[in-house]
Amino acid sequence: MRTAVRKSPSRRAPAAAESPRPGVSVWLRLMKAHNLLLREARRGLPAGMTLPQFDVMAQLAREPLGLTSVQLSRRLLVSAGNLTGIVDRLEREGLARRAAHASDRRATLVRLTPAGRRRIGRILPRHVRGIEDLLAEVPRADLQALRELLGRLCVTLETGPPPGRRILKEVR
Amino acid sequence: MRTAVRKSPSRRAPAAAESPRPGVSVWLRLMKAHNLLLREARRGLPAGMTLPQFDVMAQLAREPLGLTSVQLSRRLLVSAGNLTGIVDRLEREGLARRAAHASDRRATLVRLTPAGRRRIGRILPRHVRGIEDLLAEVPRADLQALRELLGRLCVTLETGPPPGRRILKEVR
DNA sequence: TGCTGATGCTTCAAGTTTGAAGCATCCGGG
DNA sequence: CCCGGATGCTTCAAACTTGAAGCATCAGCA
Repeated sequence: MRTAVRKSPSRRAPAAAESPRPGVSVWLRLMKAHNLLLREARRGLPAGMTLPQFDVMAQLAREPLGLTSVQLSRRLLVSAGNLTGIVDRLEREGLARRAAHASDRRATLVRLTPAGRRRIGRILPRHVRGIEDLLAEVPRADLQALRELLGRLCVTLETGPPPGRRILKEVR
Repeated sequence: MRTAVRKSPSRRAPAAAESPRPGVSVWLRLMKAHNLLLREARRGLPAGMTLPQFDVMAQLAREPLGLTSVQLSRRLLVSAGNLTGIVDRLEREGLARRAAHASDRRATLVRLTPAGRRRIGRILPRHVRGIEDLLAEVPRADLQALRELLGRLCVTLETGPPPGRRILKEVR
């Protein structure tokens, strides 16, 4: 932090100091906020349940028909190999079960067991309340703005990078 | 995700639809943005260097005197036990070294070796450029706003929870 | 001086995470 | 029908991560 460095009185001085590298700054703060939130979010979970396990169960809870590993992997943005282990543990605990996919013998449908459904039903509301409480001190306007900006950021990150790079040609 | 929904230009009305649970929504989007950024950030690193190792080296690069594990742990928001392993690996690669602390025999100062300094000197600018490129498509105003909002969010998260209680009581 | 709690670090078990490799299956031509 | 690429999943090695336990040291205090 540094004492105000007044830039030239350009058109519209933002409320806060201009950052020479806004990208890096946003990146660092995003990391930090993420870590702080993560730490608190973990706290609210009952012993023996990890955040990744909770995430998988929360997704499964809204899909009674079950989800394939690939679908889970896309929703949670983790690798497929990762899900194998997480689902293994959920299965070992009797909270989820793998079932054959009706029309694709490669695929596996992961579903919650009744016990899993009961468990997530108890945990989820408490968890949601915990998150809301955590952010209760943040002004509502800030939350709305953050929501909007982060939403746009995600869209940009999902569709933006590939132009010159990796996947797809220029959709431009 | 949805394309822009233009609301009437009433000043008070937020640009986007009100969310019944803005906290959870912010939380989910923050996670998503974080994961997307993380994925890309990893890409830019040379083979054999992981993001945590990079983070530690980047911190050490600006502290020629070295940092203790606890200092590193506070800056990077990871556990102390975690750092043991990361520094072990850096040391094994000849990029960092542990030295006795002058006045506290419990503590250890971690410093970059000359090789480490050379390496981070080459990687860091490229990495910074990569992040900026990644976010180049995001409007500058969005970045400034995000920077500011995330900064305030971090402050709230850091100072908010502890005072009254570990995990929020009903602050209402 | 000696006690006591705090602090710095390491160790450990369990879980998460990735990326690559491998296998089975699917699907769209030829 | 058969083949070659794409897809779904698992396995594996290596690394990260936490939280708890343990040890050495420090700092305040009686």
